[in-house]
Amino acid sequence: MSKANPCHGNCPIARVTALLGDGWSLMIIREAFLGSGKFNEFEKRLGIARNILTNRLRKLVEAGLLQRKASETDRRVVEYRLTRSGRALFPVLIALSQWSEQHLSDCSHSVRYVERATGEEIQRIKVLSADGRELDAGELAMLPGPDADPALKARLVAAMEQAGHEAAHAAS
Amino acid sequence: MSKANPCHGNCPIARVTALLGDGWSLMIIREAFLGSGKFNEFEKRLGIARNILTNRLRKLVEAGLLQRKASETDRRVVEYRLTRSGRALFPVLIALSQWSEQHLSDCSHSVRYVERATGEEIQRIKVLSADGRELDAGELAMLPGPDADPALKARLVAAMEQAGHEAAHAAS
DNA sequence: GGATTGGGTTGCAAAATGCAACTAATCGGC
DNA sequence: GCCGATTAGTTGCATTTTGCAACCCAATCC
Repeated sequence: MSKANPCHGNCPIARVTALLGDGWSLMIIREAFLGSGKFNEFEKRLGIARNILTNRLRKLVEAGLLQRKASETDRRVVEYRLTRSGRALFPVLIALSQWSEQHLSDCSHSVRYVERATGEEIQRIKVLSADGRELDAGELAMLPGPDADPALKARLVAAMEQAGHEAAHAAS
Repeated sequence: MSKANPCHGNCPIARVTALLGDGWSLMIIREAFLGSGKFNEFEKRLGIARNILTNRLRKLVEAGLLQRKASETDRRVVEYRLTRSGRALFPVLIALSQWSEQHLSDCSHSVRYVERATGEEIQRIKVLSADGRELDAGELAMLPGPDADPALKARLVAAMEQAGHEAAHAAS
């Protein structure tokens, strides 16, 4: 990916894409949620090349999503476990998964997410207003926050203006 | 990425990673949400190479996330707009964005998501049980659905068993 | 009709990825 | 304490993907 493209400043999507936007990082996080922790487990369960796995684990550790710790019982093995940051990706993974099931062929009804205690299906992930109504993209505004850099700020202002012109479009 | 690794069958995360797991696809979708539609707009706002952009737009159109249509008013320009599937990625983008803001340095307070009508901040995206309690990863079970292929089924069963052994781990 | 614009394609260099072979430390058996 | 096996890497090399710049062609503007 390029060094200096327009909005790559502190745009949150750009930043998360830089970190997780490759063919493996998200899979590794998913594996970690499924209980993998050792180098070998990731390798075998994902079928990832070992040098790439090394590289990604290091990157994820540096980013603070995984913690690297030598095992107490066997000093050959290294345990990678999700940190608080890593576990906070939980809603992202579920949202992605639900989207896949609904919109990609071959993914429908391959996994059921249920609450362990009750066995009931969880809700579909939604964007909610402060008072709990479900919002869609058209009802949302993205404003530059206090720490937005100039490029991001300009981009968001431009988007706001564009949104004004469109007003009502609904068809797909 | 490899051709045939263990769980790449119909695992939803694997499938969405295959589609959006590169440095640009998600950025393109984000741009589309921000109002971009023309080839040039994507190119300039993202700083993406034109051959790569061509490739990604085609892929996203094939996957049904974007719709490609020649403009009515100027037959040189092509409009790419989000389909229903594409717009359904909205919660995913918001979840990713919120995660970035909370867990990546330089992303904090760069964007504020507010409801257009009221100006109020939206809620944090959560995983909710059927009756509306917030769940975390430990409270969730992933069961193979009716269409899970054998590899995925085996993987999920293994994860369930592993989860049994762990029971209570909370530290990070 | 000539220059410009929009949306590409093509060729080539650079970077990322995949694969297999090799290491270094640790373990378990004896 | 030695020996083979296991774990987590590393290294070298072939293949694939990216990025960049130049080129192309139809539609549009003047």
